[in-house]
Amino acid sequence: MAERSRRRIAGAGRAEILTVARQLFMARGYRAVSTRDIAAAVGMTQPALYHHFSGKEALYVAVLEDELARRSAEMWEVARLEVSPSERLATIAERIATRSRHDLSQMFHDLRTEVSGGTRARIGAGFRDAMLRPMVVILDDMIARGAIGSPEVTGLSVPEMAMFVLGVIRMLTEVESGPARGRQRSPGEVGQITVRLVTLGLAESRTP
Amino acid sequence: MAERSRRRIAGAGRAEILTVARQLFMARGYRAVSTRDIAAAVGMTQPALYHHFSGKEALYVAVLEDELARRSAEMWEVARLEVSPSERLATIAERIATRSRHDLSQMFHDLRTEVSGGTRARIGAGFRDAMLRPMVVILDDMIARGAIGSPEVTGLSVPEMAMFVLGVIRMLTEVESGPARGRQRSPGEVGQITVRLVTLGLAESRTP
DNA sequence: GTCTATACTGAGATAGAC
DNA sequence: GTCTATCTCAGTATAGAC
Repeated sequence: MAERSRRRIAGAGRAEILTVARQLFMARGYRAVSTRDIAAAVGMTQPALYHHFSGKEALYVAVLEDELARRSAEMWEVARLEVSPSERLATIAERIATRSRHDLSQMFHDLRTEVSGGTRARIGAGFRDAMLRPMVVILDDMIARGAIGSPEVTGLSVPEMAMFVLGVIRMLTEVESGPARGRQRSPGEVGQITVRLVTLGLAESRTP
Repeated sequence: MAERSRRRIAGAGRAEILTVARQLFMARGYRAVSTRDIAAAVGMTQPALYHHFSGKEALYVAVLEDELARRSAEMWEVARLEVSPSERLATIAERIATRSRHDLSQMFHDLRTEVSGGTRARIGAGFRDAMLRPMVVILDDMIARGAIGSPEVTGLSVPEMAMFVLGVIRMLTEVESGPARGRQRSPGEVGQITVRLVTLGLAESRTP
């Protein structure tokens, strides 16, 4: 079970295709990954994929739904921990940072430009359920504790706050490769800095 | 000078091609725009583009450099206004929000995945000069005034803070189309909320 | 369920006439 | 400087044998 370049991945089937396709799509984006690339990585010929999936977009949808299901499970697990909401926020940021770098940016781009309207709506709804809802639960708890302000004082709805949090995490995990030429941070650091930026922004400190 | 569907844009040349290509590339991304699309929009045939540019990527580079030059001019203009740095920050956010929605996300994605390494390095450097440097000037002023903390207390270098600011603006201008289903905000609102999020995060208020 | 062979398409690029 | 015609390639997808 050592060589897997030419030889087939043991018992390759739908699950193995999904695993391989997920890695490729998340790393390089929908357009940049061909069905031949996927087939080669799995160890089968390109037409063989069509026995398992009706086409490239259908495979992509399956990959996204699989990916969202994994993330959803992880996020709800953290959202339900018996610690303060700020600690849960730090933990969730840490977990997201542990995953490979550009996943979410890649996904948003592909949803916007590469897939059909039906797929976009379907996966958009899945994203809300999988990633936004658990984050909203945490943020609601933070609002209740006074750690952050309500929508009235901040000017953002809670789902928008959740997008803000995801944006902060994205920034922290991408700076190493982006034009700011920042240094790579450990997931733990990402968690700490995320909480700081979300609760304080760049302010000197809470009560100067 | 009314019809421009079939007929040529008056005196079309390099400049007209750049204008049209910029709109298409910024709206739909590099891969999703074909050279035929561009030629058709300008009112010439596809091979005619090759008289003005050596290829698609060369045209894209020219578009990006043109776009960065415009943004740079605008950002330096704001960075030098004789008002407080927070007001300059609000104004810059407002200006960026006025431009069309996905420009920056699109650009980052294309730089990461669609162009050669040489182009990536070249445009990355241009981006630092055009967008990060003026923002860094403003943020330095804010640090000097105590409006925000230094890199030591925030854990972010100033260029990273600049990326954070751009991320906040991006979030505010994209929520309307993203999964959070937020409402469209006026550029003025984007400016106000940006300053708030950058200086306070989601905190209730500065001195509770 | 997987293969070989191949159809079909879109896209980037070149040749050469005008 | 722009056109028509065409090349070449990559990529998705299908047909049909095993």
